[in-house]
Amino acid sequence: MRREDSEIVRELPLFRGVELENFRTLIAAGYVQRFPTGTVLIHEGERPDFLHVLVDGQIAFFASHNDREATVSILTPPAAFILAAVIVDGPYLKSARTLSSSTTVVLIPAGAVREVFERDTGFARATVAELACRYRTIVKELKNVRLRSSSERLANWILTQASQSGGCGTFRLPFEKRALASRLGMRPENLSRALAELAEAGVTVDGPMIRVGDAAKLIAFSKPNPLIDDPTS
Amino acid sequence: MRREDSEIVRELPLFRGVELENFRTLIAAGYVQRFPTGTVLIHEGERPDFLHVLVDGQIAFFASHNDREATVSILTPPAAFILAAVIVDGPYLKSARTLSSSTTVVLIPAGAVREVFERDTGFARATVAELACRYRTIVKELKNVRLRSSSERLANWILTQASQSGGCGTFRLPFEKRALASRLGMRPENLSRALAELAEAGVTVDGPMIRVGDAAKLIAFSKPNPLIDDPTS
DNA sequence: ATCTTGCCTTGATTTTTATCAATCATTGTA
DNA sequence: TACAATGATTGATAAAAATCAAGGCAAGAT
Repeated sequence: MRREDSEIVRELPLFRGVELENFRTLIAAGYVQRFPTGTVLIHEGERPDFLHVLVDGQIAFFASHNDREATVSILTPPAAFILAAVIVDGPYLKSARTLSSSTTVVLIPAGAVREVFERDTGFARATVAELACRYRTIVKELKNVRLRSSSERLANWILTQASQSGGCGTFRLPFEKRALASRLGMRPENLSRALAELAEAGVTVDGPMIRVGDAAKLIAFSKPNPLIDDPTS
Repeated sequence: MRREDSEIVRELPLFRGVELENFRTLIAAGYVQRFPTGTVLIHEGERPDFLHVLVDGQIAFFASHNDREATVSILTPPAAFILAAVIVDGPYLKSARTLSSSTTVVLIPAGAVREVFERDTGFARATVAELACRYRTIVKELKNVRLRSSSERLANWILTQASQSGGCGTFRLPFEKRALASRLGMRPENLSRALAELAEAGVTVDGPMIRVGDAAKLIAFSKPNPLIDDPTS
C-alpha cells in the first residue's frame, strides 16, 4: 500500500484514535485495489470479508428486489464503508458499484478489524461514533423520502450541493443524471421535468452545470430542514 | 424503581454485559415513568437528557415536516431507544408518542450513560452491536419503502406478524389501523382498500383480527426477502 | 465525415397514491 | 337509551409518479 493511501485511512475519524501499533496491523493486513466505472464491488446478500475504505472516486450503494433497483446512498471519499456488516458479521444489505473510473479502495480483512476492535478501546469508541452518525444519516434519508415530494428532494439536494461547492452558486453534477435520479428516488424522466420546473425557483441547467440564480427563492421553495438536510446535526 | 423494572433493563442485550457496579450506578440515577395513550415523550429537535428504555406498552416514532407526518418505526418492549442521539449528543431526529395506555419507560440520565460508556468496555461493545443492528434495521426499512408498493409492504408486514404470533395464522393488530397505515407509509383509506384487495391472497379481516387463510398464496403475493424482512439478518 | 451509442429530454398515457366527502360502526358517556 | 366522538370504510376525484414511445444531442468509433 502506498504511504499516501494509508495516510488517508489514518486521517479518518474512524482510525484517528486507533493505537499506532494496531493501526499498523490493520494496514499490514490490508491492500489497495483500483476499479473501472460500473464495477460491482459488493453483492447484496454476501458475507463481508473486508472493511472497505473509499480513497478516490465514487461509489453508489443500491439494492434490488422485484425487478426494481434503488440507490440508497452515494459515497464520496474519504470514507469507510460496510462497517456495520463487518461488526455484526451479517450479510450485506446493499450492493455497491463504482460510479467513476479508477475508483480506489483500501480493503482490510474483516477478521483483523474485529480483533483490533476487541482490544483497542479507541477504535471501539470511534466505531460507536461512526455507527451512530451513519444511523442518523439514514434516519434523515428516510424522513426525506417520506416527508417530501420528489421535486422537493431535488431542490434540497441542489441547495446542499451548491452550499458545499463554494459560494458562487454554480456547480457541476458530481455524477450522471440518472444516478442522481436514482439517488433521489425518482425516474430520469421525472428528474428532467423537475429540473425544468425549478427554473421558476431560479435554477438553470446547462448539461451537467447547475446554477442557483436566486438562493432565497430556492430556499423558499425547498423549505430546508436541518433535521433532514444538515449532515452534521 | 421496582426490582421488576430494573431486571427487564438488565436483561436487554445492551445492558447484559455491563459490570454490575456500573449497572447499579445507571439504575440508581434512573427512574420510571408511566404515561397514558398519546403522550409525546420526545420532541424532534430537542436535546437528549435521558436514555429511555421501553418496559411496557408501545411507542411510535414519527417526524413532521411541511404539514406532513410520517411514522418511522413502532417499538415494542423491552427495548432501549434514542441511544444514537445520547451517544453523539445531537438533537432528536424523531418525536415519540405512546400508543397504549400505561406505557412504562425507564429514564437514565444521558450523562450517566456517557460516563459508564467511557469506562465500561462491555457496555461500549454492546452499544456497538445495538447501533449496528439499528442501522441495519433502518436500511431494510428504506429498502422496503423504495422497492415495494404500499400493498406489498402491507402483505409482508402481515406475513411477518403472523409468523411472530404463533402458527395459527390469526392475530390481532397490535395497534390501530391508522397507526399501521402511517407505519407502512400509506393513508388509512388506502390501507382499507389494500386489506380488501388482499382477500384475493386469502387474507380475511374482521375488525382488528387478521386471518391468513392460505400462507402459500400470501407468500406468492408478498415475495418476502430476508434482506428486507428478516429482523435477525 | 458519417455512424453508432449512450444519455437526456419531451410528450402521451397509465398506475399509484393522496385527498375530499360522506357514511357506517363502535365505544364510552350523559 | 340516546348521543357524541372516534375510527374505519367506501366512492369520487385529483395529484404524483411511473411507464411507454419518440426524438435529440454529443462523444467516440468506423
